[in-house]
Amino acid sequence: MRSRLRERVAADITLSDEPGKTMRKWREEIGTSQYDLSKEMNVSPSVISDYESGRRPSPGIKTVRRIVDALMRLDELSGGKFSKEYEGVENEGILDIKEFPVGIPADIFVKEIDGVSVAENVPPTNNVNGYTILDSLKVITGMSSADYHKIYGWSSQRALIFVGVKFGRSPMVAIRAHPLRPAMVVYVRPERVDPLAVKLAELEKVCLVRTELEVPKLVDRLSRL
Amino acid sequence: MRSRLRERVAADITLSDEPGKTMRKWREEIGTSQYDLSKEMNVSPSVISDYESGRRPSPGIKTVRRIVDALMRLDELSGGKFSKEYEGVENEGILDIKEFPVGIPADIFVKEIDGVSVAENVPPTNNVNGYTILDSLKVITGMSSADYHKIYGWSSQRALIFVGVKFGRSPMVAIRAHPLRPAMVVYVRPERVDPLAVKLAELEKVCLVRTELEVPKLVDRLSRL
DNA sequence: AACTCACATCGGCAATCAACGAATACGCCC
DNA sequence: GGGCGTATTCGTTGATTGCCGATGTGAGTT
Repeated sequence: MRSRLRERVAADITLSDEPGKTMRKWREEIGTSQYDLSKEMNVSPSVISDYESGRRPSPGIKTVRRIVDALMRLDELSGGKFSKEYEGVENEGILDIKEFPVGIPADIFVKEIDGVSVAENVPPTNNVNGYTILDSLKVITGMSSADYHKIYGWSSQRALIFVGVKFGRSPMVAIRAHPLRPAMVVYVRPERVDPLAVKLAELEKVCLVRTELEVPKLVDRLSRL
Repeated sequence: MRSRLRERVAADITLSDEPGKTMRKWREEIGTSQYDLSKEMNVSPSVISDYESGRRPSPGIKTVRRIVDALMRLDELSGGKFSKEYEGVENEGILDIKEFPVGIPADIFVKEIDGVSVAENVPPTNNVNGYTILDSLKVITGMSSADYHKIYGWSSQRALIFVGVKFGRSPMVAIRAHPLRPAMVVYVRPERVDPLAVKLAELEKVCLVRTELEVPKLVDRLSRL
């Protein structure tokens, strides 16, 4: 019952500067209307609107729970796009996923993988809590939008490491389309990095890094951390 | 700023059935008094007491944030036992730590590692979100109590896998002493499993499993999941 | 143009919360 | 017993939320 998604959504709303916007983000992500959500919670639709618009800026945690749980139920009803977690797990696109026991300062992370920051505007700051290594092509062709949140494992404060990158546009576009946002994006031996990718990274305030290390070497380095 | 601990504490409080008790748990874990916490938040001590005792059962998320952030600050002040995350990271005791991209049903997890449940009372149910492989001895001798939460990575809903176990008493005692609780404890090739360990597992409602697989084999199996 | 659907806005009342402070209780140590 | 630090209880006061229902708006149909 205590799915990860539930905890993540709850923390996200609770710690958000604008809980309303965050609530809306998740509602839209689940793909339901204010009306349906309100019915699931047995309240009037205006209640949802009041929260989302910010008129009610600090809901009680009881309310947050009701909302989160209603969202989970709605997801379940509509086929459980998000909550049905295990089903053989053929995540073709995910090559490796790991969390660090402790957060690692981003600049140290970059150094460790011989990385070079390519987005001037967004220097490696903050912490990195984990990483996911992805096969760019398979992710884009093979994963449904609802699967995307799986690549974030725990903590979205992580590095998404793409291998098989040509110009680095598609990965950034995909990230832009998704409500969750990684702390860092790493391209492994890209042919080149398109200026548009850099621009998108700066827009999204995501630190963009390239490295010339090969994957096995990379994994080795990372496992040392 | 957005440390993992912060998110975890926030989610824990927000989703708790008894937010007061949860708040108290974390305050005590950080090791501060109601008085000091109240001063840090610029409120009267009775406010804290009111929350913790349950008179105020559903604090607004604004309040939750203030409390969580005050706790983080207090931790920082007292040397950052919890928040100082990176410091070379010599977590001798942690052999491996990983999160699954999706939660895995506990019974499947057990089957996958040729495990045998030894606590009748607590069958493998729920999901397992990740695992941590630990060197029992080093954990017990080498880690300070404040380091313990690191072994939970993200999601406490995980399997703690102990190698080098003799009777399995100390690991269970350590778990009992800590506020976080794993979903499952696995002993790798233990000499034997003491009845007391079983009893403690049942008390804590933690699923207890033993396996005869060797560590490399185990890691291999787990990485397939 | 009339009709939906999704969402926003607003007034308003009851319920709840936020916060204080003073009184009270529970150790524990001289 | 007396003092000290800590936690609890509780009455009280604004302030805010919880919730409703009516009304508005704006995009998309038909």
